[in-house]
Amino acid sequence: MTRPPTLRDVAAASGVAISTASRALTKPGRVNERTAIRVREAARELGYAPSLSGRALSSGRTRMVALVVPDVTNPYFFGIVRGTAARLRADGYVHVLVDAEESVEAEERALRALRPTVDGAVLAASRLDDDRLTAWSHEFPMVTVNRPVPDQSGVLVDTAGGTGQALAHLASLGHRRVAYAGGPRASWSDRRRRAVLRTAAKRLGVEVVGLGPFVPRREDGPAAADAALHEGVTAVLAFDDLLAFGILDRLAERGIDVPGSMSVVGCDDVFGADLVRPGLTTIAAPLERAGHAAADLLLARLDPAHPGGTVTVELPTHLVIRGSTGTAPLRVVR
Amino acid sequence: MTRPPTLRDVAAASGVAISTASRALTKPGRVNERTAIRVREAARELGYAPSLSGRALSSGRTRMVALVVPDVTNPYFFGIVRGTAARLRADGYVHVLVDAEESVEAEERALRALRPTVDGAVLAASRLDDDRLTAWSHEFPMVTVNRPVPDQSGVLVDTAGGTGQALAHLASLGHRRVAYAGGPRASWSDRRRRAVLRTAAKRLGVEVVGLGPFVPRREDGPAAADAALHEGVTAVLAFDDLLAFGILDRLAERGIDVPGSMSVVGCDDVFGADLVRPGLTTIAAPLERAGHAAADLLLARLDPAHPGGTVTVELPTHLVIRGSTGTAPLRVVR
DNA sequence: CAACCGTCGGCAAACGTTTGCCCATCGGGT
DNA sequence: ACCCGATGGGCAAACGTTTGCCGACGGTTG
Repeated sequence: MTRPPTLRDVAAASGVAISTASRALTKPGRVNERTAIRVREAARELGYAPSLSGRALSSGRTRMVALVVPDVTNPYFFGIVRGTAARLRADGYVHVLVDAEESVEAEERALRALRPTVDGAVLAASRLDDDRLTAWSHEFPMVTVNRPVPDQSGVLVDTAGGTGQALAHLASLGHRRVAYAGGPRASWSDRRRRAVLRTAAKRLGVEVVGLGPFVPRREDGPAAADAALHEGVTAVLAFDDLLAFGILDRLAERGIDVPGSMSVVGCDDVFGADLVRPGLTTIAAPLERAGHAAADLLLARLDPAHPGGTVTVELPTHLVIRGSTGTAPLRVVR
Repeated sequence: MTRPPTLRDVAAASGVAISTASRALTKPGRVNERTAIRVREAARELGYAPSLSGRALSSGRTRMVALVVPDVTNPYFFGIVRGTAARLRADGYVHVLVDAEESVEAEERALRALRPTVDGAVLAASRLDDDRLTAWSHEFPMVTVNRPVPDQSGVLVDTAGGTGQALAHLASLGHRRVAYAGGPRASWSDRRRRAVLRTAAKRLGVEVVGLGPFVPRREDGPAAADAALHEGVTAVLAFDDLLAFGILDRLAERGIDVPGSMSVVGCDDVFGADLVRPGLTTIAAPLERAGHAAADLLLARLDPAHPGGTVTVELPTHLVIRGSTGTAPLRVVR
C-alpha cells in the first residue's frame, strides 16, 4: 500500500522540473514534444494520476459537482442521475450524489457543506422553497430540474403537456369523467398540470375531478383508487407511476377490471411501468435526457469562456400506451 | 456569487490566528472555550464550511470514497448504493459513484483516476479478474461486495444458501425436476449456487438441470424460459430477478400459466419484484445492509487507530414467497 | 553586429487546511 | 526568589498542483 506517485515523482523520473511536467501533461504544445513524450512516458510507467485535491486548490476548480435528489430510492431519479453522470463524466467531472432525504434541512446542510468543495450543483426536484432556492442560486452555480427559479438555468419536463395528451387519449376512448390523482401542493408540476387539465377538459368536453393531494408513492395509491371509485369516474390520471402502481394494487384487490372498468394512466415511465400487469399507460418523461441537459447547462455556466446567460430547456414528453387504458365502459344513464 | 469564506476569514473575524481557528473548530478542548465560542460564532455568521480539498491536501485524507458498480441502472445496485452512502455520510464521508459500464477498462480507468483522490473504494460485483483485483487491493483500501478477494475485507450475500432454501421450497411443493437459469460463468455467486444446488438436489431427491449462462437482464429471460420449457421442468430458479422478469414475460407470451404449469423463483428481491403479476417469489438479498456493511468495513480500515485485520461478512438471505410459485402440476408418468 | 523574437524550461507563489514546534503567561510548590 | 508544569496561542512548513514571470538559447532581421 504505497503512496501514489505525484507530479514530483514524474518530474524526477523524466529529469525535468515539476512545472514542466505539469505543462507536458496538461498544456499541449507548451513544451517541446520530445520532452512531453518523455514526461508522458514516465507518468504512464509510474501510474501517475493527478490529485484532484491539489488541482482544486491551485486552480480553484474542483471538477466536482453535487447532484442532489430528494430520495435516491425513487426510480424517478435513476434516469436523471444516470444522464447527469454520463454527461459530467464525458467532461472529466465527477459527481457527488446527495440524498436529501426529502428534508429541507438535509438539503441545505449538504449544500452548505459542499459549497467550497464542488464547482456547482444540479438540484433535482428540490424541496427548498423559492426564497431559499433563489438565495442559493446566488451562492454558487446551480441548475434545477423540474423547478423553475427566476434568472436561473433549469430543465423542465413538460409533463403538463403530456397530461393534456393523456386526457385526449382517454377522451378518444370514450371516457367522459376522469379523475386526476394529484401530487403534493408544493409541486410546481402539479400546479401546471391542474391548469392544463382545466382548459383541456373544457376543450374536449370531458369532466375532470381533481383528487388529492397524495404523496407520490405506492402506498398512497389505494386511497387514490378508492377516491376515484367513489367519484364514479371511468379513468384516473395519476401524478406519477408510483402512485399509479398503488392504484392498480387497490383496483386488483377490489376486483375492478383494468382497463375494462377503469383505465389508469401514470406519469414518468419509470422502471417497472412495463412490469406491472396490465402494462401501465404512462406519460414518458425523458429522464435521462433531462439529466443530460442539466449537466450541459451547468457545464456551460462553469465554463469561464462562456457568455453566461440563463437558459431554460423544456423537454417534451410522449404518451406510451400499454394495457392499462381501454375504451370506457358503457354507463347506465338515468 | 462571492467566494466562499475560508478559515482565514473566520480567523480575521474572530481576531485569532488561522491555526487557532482551525483548532477551535476541530480539536475540542485544545483552545480556551471562550475563544472557541468566539470562533465558532464567527464561522456560523460567515457561513463557513471547510474546503475538502484543502483538508485533503494537508491531512492526506480526502474523506471521499469511490463506489464502483458495473451498471448504475441495474436496480440490484440501488440498495447497495443507498446503504453505502448512508453509512458513509454518517461518518462525514462523501462518495463518488462510478458507473463502470460493465467494462473492465472503464473500471480500471476509474480506479486509476480516483486513486490519489479517494481514501478508499467499495467495489460492488466487480468485473475485474482475480489478479487485477488482488493487485488493486494492494494499491489502496478497498472492500468488495459479492466478490471474495484473498486477504481482503469483503461482504458476501449468501444467495447460494438462499438458493438451497428455494429448492427445498419447490421440493415441498412437489416439484421433482427443476431448472437453474444461471448467470455469467465469471460470476462467483453463480459457481457457488451451482455447487449448492448439486448437493441440495441429491439430498432432496430433486433433479436440477443447469441452463445458461445467461446475461442477467430481462432481455435474456425469454431464452431461459424456452430452454426450461424444452427441458420439461416444472419450475425454474433464475439467476436474478431481472432474468426472472424476462422469463415471466415469455411464459405469459406462450400462454403458460404461472404458477399452474410453471413456477418461477427470482433472486435479490429488487424493486419491481412485487410489481409483476403474479408477484415474484424470490430470494431476498439484504442489499442495503450489504452496502452498510461494506462501508463499515471500509471505514474501519480507514481508521488509523484500528487493528486492521481483514474480515469477511456474510449476510443471510431469506425466501420471499409471492405468487409465482405453486404446487407442481400433475405429470403423466409413462 | 546589435536588436529582436520565439521557444522552451525553471523558479516560486498561491490555493486552504492541519499540525509540530515554540513561546508567553500564569499558578503553585519549594 | 526560583523553578516547573499546564494552558493557550502563534509561526511556519507541508500537502500537490497550476501558472505568472523570468531567463537562456538560438535564429532572424535590419
